[in-house]
Amino acid sequence: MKDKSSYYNVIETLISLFTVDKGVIKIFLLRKKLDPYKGYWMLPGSILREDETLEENIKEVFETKIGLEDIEVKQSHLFGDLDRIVNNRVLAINYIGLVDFVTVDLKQDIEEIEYQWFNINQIPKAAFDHNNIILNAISDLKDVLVNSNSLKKLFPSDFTLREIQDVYEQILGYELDRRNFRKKFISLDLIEPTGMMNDGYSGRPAKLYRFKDKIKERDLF
Amino acid sequence: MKDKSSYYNVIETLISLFTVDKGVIKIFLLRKKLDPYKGYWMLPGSILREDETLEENIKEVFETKIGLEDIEVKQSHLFGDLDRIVNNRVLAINYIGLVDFVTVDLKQDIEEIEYQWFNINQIPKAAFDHNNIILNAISDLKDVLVNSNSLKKLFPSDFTLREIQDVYEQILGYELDRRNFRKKFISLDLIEPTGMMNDGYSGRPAKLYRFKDKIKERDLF
DNA sequence: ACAAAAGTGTTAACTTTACACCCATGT
DNA sequence: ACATGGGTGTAAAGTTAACACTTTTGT
Repeated sequence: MKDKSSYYNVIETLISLFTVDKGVIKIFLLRKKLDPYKGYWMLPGSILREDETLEENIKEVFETKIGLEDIEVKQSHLFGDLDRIVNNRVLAINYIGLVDFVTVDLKQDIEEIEYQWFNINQIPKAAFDHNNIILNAISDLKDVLVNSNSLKKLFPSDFTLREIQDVYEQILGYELDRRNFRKKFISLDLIEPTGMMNDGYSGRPAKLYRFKDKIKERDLF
Repeated sequence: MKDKSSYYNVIETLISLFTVDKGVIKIFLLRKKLDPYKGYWMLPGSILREDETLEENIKEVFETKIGLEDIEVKQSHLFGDLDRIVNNRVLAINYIGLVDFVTVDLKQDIEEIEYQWFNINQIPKAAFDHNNIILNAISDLKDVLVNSNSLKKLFPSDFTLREIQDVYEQILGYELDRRNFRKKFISLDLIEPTGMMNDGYSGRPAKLYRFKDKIKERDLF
């Protein structure tokens, strides 16, 4: 047992925010403006003050660094390596959030911040241990997305069945038979046609669907 | 934004260690010897020093406060309420561990500590917010125990099929048909008979089984 | 008319459920 | 011989998997 060590630690929150844009799962990253790692990409987050709860901190990060409000998050993993931030012991608690791309388009307008949505298969070199944390979040994402209510957050309305199938193929890592997928998904009684069509793309236009108001929570796959 | 607040926080680790004794899932708790909450039960744990990793801290807790070694743990939830410890902001990171009851019987001999294994349906009044944390751990336990490798940690050898069924009935919250359960479990090809029988109980003695050496990771239920 | 993607139905294989009687042991 | 809990098989229902052609639209 060492004697002079302190029991005070610095904790930062990090947010792994995902969306789906035309069937592709993407994560929100910020461009780091200062050294160290200037120019690298990173997860949004902030240092936890001793007088605020985790939830309060997360809310503030969403408002000031992401430009969104009222996004529900799920706690993921606590990272505590001694050397994850050079010369400082900073623990990081990562949260996973989901937001639909329409909401993103409408609300997100933090002018002074350089951000980008990255395809989860094309994550750039990130600051600190954020590449590792991102991979961990993507892995946890799979457990989140099999749930019908999570899916509804990503696709509240006006999606095609193909887009949902694309998401499942990404998180499962293999292809699904279109006929079987549709039969199964429609039989869950979670969605209804909006009556609109997805025009403007090549090929036959697809029906657009929305999630029903009250859906029963359920795991697919 | 408040100004005078500090960015230094105290973090404690907590361990929710589970075992199964004759088909009953139990959790390991310590009796608190000092005020506040003197005499109440609590989860083992310790304050994290700034110069140790989470894993190092957990290892030490196992050795000094539980009397076991080399138990693999899985990180569960970080609790960050401001008032969870009176007058102090202490965050708690909870870990879930599994240990088979035979190992417990052999190794656990920390004389000076008053501990007890509690049936998870009969948790006593616990110190601080530990009742809440215990309930959270029990809920996370379900996700752990559906996995074949976790089950193997609880039952390395000399268990009856009925004991496994009991565990599943507890985590699922409903009864299973004995015939169907056996057929399914045996068909997984995870276990083999030891050749011994579970004598000394009323009724016909049950066959004893052990998990095979190399089993494929798989989720049941 | 061709390219592109949407939409659709049937059958076989597999998995899950429901269900009742006999067996081995101790008292 | 009775009480206790272990061990077993079969059929029906439900789910999943495999598989190919037609439709709608834009060019």
